[in-house]
Amino acid sequence: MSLDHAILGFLSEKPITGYDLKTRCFDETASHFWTADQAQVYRTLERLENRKFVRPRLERQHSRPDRKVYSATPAGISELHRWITSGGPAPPLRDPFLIRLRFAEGVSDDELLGLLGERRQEMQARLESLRTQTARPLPADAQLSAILERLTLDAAIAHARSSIDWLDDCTETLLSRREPDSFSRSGDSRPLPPLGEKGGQER
Amino acid sequence: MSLDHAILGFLSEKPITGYDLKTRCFDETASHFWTADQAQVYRTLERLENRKFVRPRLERQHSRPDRKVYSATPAGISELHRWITSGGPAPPLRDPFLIRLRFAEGVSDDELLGLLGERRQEMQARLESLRTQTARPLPADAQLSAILERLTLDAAIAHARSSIDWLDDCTETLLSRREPDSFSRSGDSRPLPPLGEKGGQER
DNA sequence: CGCATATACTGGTCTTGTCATATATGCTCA
DNA sequence: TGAGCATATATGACAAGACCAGTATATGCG
Repeated sequence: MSLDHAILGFLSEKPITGYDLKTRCFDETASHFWTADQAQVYRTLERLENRKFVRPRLERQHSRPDRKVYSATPAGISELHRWITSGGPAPPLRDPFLIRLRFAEGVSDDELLGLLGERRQEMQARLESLRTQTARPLPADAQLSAILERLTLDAAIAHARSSIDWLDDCTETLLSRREPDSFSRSGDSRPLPPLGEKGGQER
Repeated sequence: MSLDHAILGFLSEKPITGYDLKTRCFDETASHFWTADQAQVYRTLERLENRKFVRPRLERQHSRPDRKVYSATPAGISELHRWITSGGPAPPLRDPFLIRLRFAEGVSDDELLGLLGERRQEMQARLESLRTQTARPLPADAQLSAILERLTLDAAIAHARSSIDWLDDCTETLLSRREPDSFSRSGDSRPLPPLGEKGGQER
């Protein structure tokens, strides 16, 4: 149901084609907080059209195939507003990587450290991409729409950073098990510091 | 496909019934990183049984209905290991709340602040529940399985905390727009500090 | 004895997302 | 001139998760 409203959101800002919703919106400007594939976008547009929430206008092109440009209808904008203000629960955490980690007891340390490293590299790449999109600070008198967009980027940045910090904690924990410091070698039951409580570092 | 392997993971540790997989595992010990409903668990068990990855044993009970206790087969354990070491990409960020925020331009400040507050309360409750599960530190000589489980809890904690920090940043940003400090009132274009870069605070 | 609850399992359906495939127009370049 | 790519729209099939409903056995309580 959320894709419906994401599309209504974009169309409430300006008319867009199905092709541009996919390539410009879900592959680019909004990819840090929602994605959709081509089949899904066209099917959702059809459904929204059937419910009179959007209206297409055929646009003839001479150097390109003809295209349908969609706009949100007043009913669509009203439905978007209703949905936005209705709120809803946060989705449960759901990442196959956590299943892998949880049941990794039979996996060698090197393999597990490799998986942590791979995932870290992926999140680092995401963070760097997000960083380039936020390199230019907003002026103090920025429009609300620019501020809201920036806030979604900040959410993705915060998510990537906390992921990286957590992955580093995991790596340190596993390495410290493999090579305990000399104090631990003395055999006492000194508890490990709680993970996840460390302050974030710049990366 | 991930539920298959989560179930194989639990069954590789000890035999479990379908009912306990749902109530003890996906509703309790693993609910911070994966959830599944009852119908889904039973259907997945059937599929795993068909693929010879698990094997049920009927257990007669006299004070309760009879039950099936499932175990992972050697083939199942091998498949679990294969899947764990195969890795895979991080799922894209996907939270309807971010769509709501992005397109909230037509929503009143009070409504938007209310949504931020609701979500913050929900994440705070999650954090507190996770905190009670990690209140007791692991001993330095803890088993690897306990350490790995603790790491998944840390992931959920990190996620909740970074969410709360981000939500607080959003709230501050919106409030500062509503009541700019006197310096901004002078009309200069001083840029806002980048959001998401602030250190996390204890909550 | 009826009701609620726990334990235990199964069937049906819907939604959402993914993967594959198809057709069409037009441009670029070796 | 044809392959590859961009633009543009669309359909079929399937998987995973969610939701709803159903059946059965057993216990506890008013």
